Amino acid sequence: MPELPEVETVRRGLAAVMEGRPITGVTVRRRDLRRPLPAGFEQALTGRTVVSIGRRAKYLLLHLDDGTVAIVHLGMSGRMVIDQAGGRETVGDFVHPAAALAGGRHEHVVFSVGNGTMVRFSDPRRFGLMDLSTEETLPAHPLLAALGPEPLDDAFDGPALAARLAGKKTPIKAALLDQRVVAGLGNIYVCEALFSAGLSPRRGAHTVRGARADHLVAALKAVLVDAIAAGGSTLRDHVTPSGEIGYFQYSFRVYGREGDPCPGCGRPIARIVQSGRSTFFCSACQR
DNA sequence: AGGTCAACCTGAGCGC
DNA sequence: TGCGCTCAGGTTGACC
Repeated sequence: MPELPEVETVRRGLAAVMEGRPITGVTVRRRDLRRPLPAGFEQALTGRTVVSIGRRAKYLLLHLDDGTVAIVHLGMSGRMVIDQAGGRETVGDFVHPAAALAGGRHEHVVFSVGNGTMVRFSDPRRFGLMDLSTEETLPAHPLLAALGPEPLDDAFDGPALAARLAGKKTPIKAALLDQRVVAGLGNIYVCEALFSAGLSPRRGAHTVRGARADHLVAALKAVLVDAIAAGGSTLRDHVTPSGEIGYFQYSFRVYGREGDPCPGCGRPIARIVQSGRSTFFCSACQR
């Protein structure tokens, strides 16, 4: 699930239980994530206090009191599960009760923060990763250095987006998924924002400028803000007995809705594949 | 240089 | 019940 809003939701959840607390232990069950967990990862964190938890794009940043920064990416299937004194809750996503119980198999890294509270990183597909950096070297870290602007920053506006799309022949859908153009967007919110802005995902990126760029930026910000708000509301939510997933999916207007009537015109939502990813859109409403 | 695509890995859902 | 196939919220390295 993790795109920017989900990662932000996870960040807030982790901040609530980790900020100001010492990391009393780190247990690693598997080091072979997308990249191998760096040597000395456990030692670098253990005994340190978490000053704050930040986010850059889809990366979580654990700022420690000695200037160490742990970088965490959730990949496609990564979750952070907070486990406090018996009660277990998931941050940023719903988890089926059975999955939560069986989740141990994929809990690759477990942080203890005292008071019996554990933060478990669970990631079945192991596309997630963790790395170490420092406050001084963080901006130049290879994972972060090339990232584009944060879409929710005030400085990110229509002209800023248009400037980054100038000369790009690639479809706007692919351009928005490129983290160097804008950081933090994923397949769901790109589809939703393009629908909201009335822009075809196939349109050449360079043609998105002027009023179109203004509308697209407004749509992107709106969908991200709404999703973060919805994510926040699911933060403490318990899994329904039926294991029903997400609040989020009820607000999707095109994503995953192939064949459903377009909320705008009633014609069926189409699905196409662009650069290997599904794109959902309305060919009548989106030009 | 820019763009496209398979590969990384596991699980869920669907058709038969 | 089970098998086999397709697809999945991301990133990247190899290849046109």
